[in-house]
Amino acid sequence: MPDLKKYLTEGLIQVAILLSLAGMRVDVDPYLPPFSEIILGPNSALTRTQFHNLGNILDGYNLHPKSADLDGFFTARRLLNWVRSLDRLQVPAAELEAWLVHREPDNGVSIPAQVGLLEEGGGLEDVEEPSELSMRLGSGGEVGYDMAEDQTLGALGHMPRSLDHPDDDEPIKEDGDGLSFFWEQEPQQNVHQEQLENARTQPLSLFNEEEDEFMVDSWRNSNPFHNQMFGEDLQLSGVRDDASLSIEECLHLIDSNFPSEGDPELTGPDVQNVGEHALSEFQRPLMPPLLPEQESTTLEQQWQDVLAIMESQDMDTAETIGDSPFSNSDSDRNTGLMENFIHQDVSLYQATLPRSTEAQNSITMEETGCIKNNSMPNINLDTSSNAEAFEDSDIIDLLLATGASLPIPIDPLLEEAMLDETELMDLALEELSQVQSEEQNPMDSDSGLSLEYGQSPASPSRSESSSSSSSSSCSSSLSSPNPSLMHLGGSVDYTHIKEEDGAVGGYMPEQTKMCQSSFLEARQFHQLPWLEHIGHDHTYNQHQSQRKPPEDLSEETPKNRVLDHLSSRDEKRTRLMDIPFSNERIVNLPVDEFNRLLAKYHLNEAQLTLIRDIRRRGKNKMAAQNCRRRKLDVLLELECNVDSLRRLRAKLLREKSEILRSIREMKQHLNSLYQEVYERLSEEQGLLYSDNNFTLQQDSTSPVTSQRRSDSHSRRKLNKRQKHKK
DNA sequence: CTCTGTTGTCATTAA
DNA sequence: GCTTAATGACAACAG
Repeated sequence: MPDLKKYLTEGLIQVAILLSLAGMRVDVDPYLPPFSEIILGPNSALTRTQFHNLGNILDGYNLHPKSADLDGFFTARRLLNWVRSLDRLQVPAAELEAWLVHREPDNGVSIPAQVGLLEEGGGLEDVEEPSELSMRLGSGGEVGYDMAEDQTLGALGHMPRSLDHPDDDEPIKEDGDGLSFFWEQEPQQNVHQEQLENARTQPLSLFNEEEDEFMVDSWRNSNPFHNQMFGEDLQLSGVRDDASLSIEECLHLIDSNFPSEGDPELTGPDVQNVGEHALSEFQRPLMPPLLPEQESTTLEQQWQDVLAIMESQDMDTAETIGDSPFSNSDSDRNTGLMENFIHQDVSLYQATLPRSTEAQNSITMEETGCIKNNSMPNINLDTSSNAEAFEDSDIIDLLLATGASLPIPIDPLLEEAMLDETELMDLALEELSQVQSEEQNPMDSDSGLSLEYGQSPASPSRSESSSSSSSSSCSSSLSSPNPSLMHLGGSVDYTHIKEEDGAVGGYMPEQTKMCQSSFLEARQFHQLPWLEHIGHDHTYNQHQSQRKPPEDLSEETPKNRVLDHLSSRDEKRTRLMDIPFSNERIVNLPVDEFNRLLAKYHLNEAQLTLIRDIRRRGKNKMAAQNCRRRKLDVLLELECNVDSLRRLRAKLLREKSEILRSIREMKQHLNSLYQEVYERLSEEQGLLYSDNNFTLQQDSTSPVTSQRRSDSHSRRKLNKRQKHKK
């Protein structure tokens, strides 16, 4: 738990952990600030059992819920508010961390004493560690929490908690567990302590260490494209993006509708063998919906319809062939009945998705495109929507790599095209990074700006101003957890830097890398003429020893002339007033020394006024320079953030396309399963239809599964026929 | 001459 | 109350 300590200081994360430890389903709205809202899932309330369990946990920390509405209907918000209201909410971080660390796989598992669950209504008799249930999935205990595993196993209703209890000889009850209900119902909505971490840390590893953690977090909470395909199973709530709806909701529905104790074939050990590849990961939870979902009602009706169609030999389905996503697949153009069957299958499948037809079409289009070109992970570019999408300024902006464009709203209608953007973005970014690395040195030496992006030590303005400090740089944010955005609020201690460095600008030389990549990119593509004119004289009140040589100032460059002219006004005045010390001393001396200096000389009122004005103006000038520099830094930092977010988005879009591909493949697999089932059914019932209609696409289906299903459906069909005869 | 960017300065506020 | 930093606003200046 690398980042737990970071969040332990936040009471909310503690609440989240506690809730998850209590075995409650905790949803974190990704569109809200991290952990600012912890809500239970829809239609769920804190049951008495869970509340009691929570109370036991909280009791361990002297958090007594007894005073609260024990029998009440605890909504999440009420609970949260209640917990918030407790002064003792702040569980000692060290204690909680130790408690959690103790559950690390290497440390074995031990049930905390305070978590003896007293089941009141759920029939839970064994002492059970909810945190273990939620934290430890998989076999052997050495497997840490895996989101995919969680999804899979949770969806399958297998919660091998006892496997992680090497020291716990007590048998774990699978049934009657009031807590498992939640997992079995919507397992993907569990947010466990490690999940909470994974939700933050896991995506970081997906982004080539390029993404600042804070960036990822901020993005995660703002990007409507964010879905929970990888490493996150936080349930989306609130406003959702259409583009992500198609997948997100699809998966959500599929997973949530999968019965935990449905087909034993699907929950067999082969299915639990997780971690082979992404496809298999998604196949397991995704496959079931077509079969078991509403099996007693809708699916049966569908089967009956299919049989009815078969019996009636109504083959008039030609007009629907083209619409079927599977009609163009590698099913060798099954005709007639099979096409109708498939079409109905698809309709059934889509009917389970309460989505807008637009989004459905979106996914269907993608599927079709993928099917047409299976070798390509993404969609072809030749669709009108893609052409339209390419007019999206996003890609153009990215290719220009300005990094300064405004955040582009994601048009769900362009979702398909954005899959293509992904590659283009990556290409552009790669190109940029290459060019950047090539041009870095020339740019450094050539900048000529006292904006101090140049690193050339020969630059007279560089050391002096050391200006562009920047609180954070792109590069630094990559390697360090230093959140770049955290500095936007002005956390840069310019004063401190100034005092340390002795320079007016107050910028550390090593900080001049700020957003260099982005800045260089921007300069490279836009040339940013306005930056070329930046030639601040940040040495206004710099100490004499640190000032550049006087000959530099006396150089007859126009800029120096300007500076000389500007800075000479007060100098002339001091000379005219016979003030016996320099303006630099006036401005830069500390108050004590300054007062001492004034006391040392006997100066008249006019001289004192002038000196004080010079000091005030000089300091204000420095302040203005720092202020402007800060503004510039903020802008450049925002550039960096935009750039990072674009990379992140590209990555997620790529992942999304992969998931879509997986779904498509699974549909194909299901199609083959249906074909096989139907074939067997036909054989059993002696209904020998044309074999041309049943071309098996894959033969990976478990015969047992098919046999059982066909048996079941055969029985149903017989029953139906008997009813019809009556 | 206009426009734009840079810089200095003033006024104000907050620490 | 004084000092200082920060910042918005304005003006001067240069290209």
